[in-house]
Amino acid sequence: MTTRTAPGPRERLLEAAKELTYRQGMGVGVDALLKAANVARRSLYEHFGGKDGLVTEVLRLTAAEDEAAYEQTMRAAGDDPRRRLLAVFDWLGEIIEEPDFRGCRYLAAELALTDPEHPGHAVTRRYRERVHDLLEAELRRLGHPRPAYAADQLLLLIDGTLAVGATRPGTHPAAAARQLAEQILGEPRRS
Amino acid sequence: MTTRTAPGPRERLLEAAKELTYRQGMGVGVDALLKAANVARRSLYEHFGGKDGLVTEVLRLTAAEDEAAYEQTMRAAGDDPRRRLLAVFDWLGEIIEEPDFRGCRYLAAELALTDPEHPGHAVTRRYRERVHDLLEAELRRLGHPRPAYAADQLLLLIDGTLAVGATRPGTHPAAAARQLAEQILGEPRRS
DNA sequence: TGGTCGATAGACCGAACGGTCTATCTACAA
DNA sequence: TTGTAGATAGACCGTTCGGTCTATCGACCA
Repeated sequence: MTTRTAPGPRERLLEAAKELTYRQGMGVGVDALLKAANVARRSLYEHFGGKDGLVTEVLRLTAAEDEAAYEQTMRAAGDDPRRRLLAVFDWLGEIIEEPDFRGCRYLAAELALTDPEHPGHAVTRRYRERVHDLLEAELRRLGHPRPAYAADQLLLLIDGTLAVGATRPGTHPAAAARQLAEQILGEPRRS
Repeated sequence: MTTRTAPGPRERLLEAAKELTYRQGMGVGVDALLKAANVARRSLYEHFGGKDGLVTEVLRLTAAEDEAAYEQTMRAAGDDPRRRLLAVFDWLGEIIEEPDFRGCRYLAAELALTDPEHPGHAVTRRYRERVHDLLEAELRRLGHPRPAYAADQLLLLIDGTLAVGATRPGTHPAAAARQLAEQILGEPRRS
């Protein structure tokens, strides 16, 4: 039986950091993280080597989760690549409406991590390319003439949606983006 | 004759803060700002009341500058609203290519200023609405059936362009956005 | 039973943070 | 010439920062 073991300090730290680095930004103090996770100071340095290691691991973790969320969203939309791609924007619309939505975590991280050598940058860059490739694969299945370029455009719409969702709540950027996405995908193929 | 007086401490501080808050983020230390501006510590608190007052004033200043840059870009593009709107994306393309481009200052500020009561938020919000209204006015002149909604979409493309420009250099988001913008504007009117 | 290892609490470190203060200097006006 | 206002340098304040360290605790295993 897969009994759920009580999460250890490492898991508690990751969970607390995931939450706090998003809500409070990358500037959260170590003390705040430790208190939120109920973890001894030493454990942080044992497991992650320092704050940078922790936030990098958080980025890695959430990137995997979000990547899976893209895949799950498309899987739930069925087989038609057109429907699958448009479903992404419906999903974004839901995310934006969540009360504690604060914009794209990865964009915020890249803007906040001043040091270009911070290992977090590599994680966010890889994440973006993975999403790009997911989109491109669908576009290819759709028979789009320029799948890579169209994926660039869809990614631009996604980033725009998340940015506007954070800065102009009340407008409905996901719906506006979805309409533009339809034009990228071209006329629906009438079988 | 309009002899250019040597800039006083206030101007030097604003200029240094404009530069450093963009390059290093809102987390720059007061000491770094003072050193860069060659200004006494006391002067900062005399003129701006504190760091928050300074960065808010910087946002106000750059918002006015950027607003003027939008207007100038459109003015230089002539009278046709379609050309004027598309010129914005050409201009964004130039901005993104600048070697020290680091993304949208206002989005970065909004993500970095955790405290929702920080006066900077009001400045960035106002700025966005001003740009929106500039776009909407052109769309109205163009005879667009839904100028406010189309302005939402253009603003989304702008934010997406700046985000992608910061996170995926090498791709050419401004050109990709421009093409989508053309579709928002509709078929060019053949006089 | 004793040993080991992971975790705990928390003192402690030097550095940097934002902000206040005194004292001095300089330019300009009365 | 003297007074005044604005700017200067920089000491100083308490707090917080990320990070290190010691000491203790408790669970599991030999």
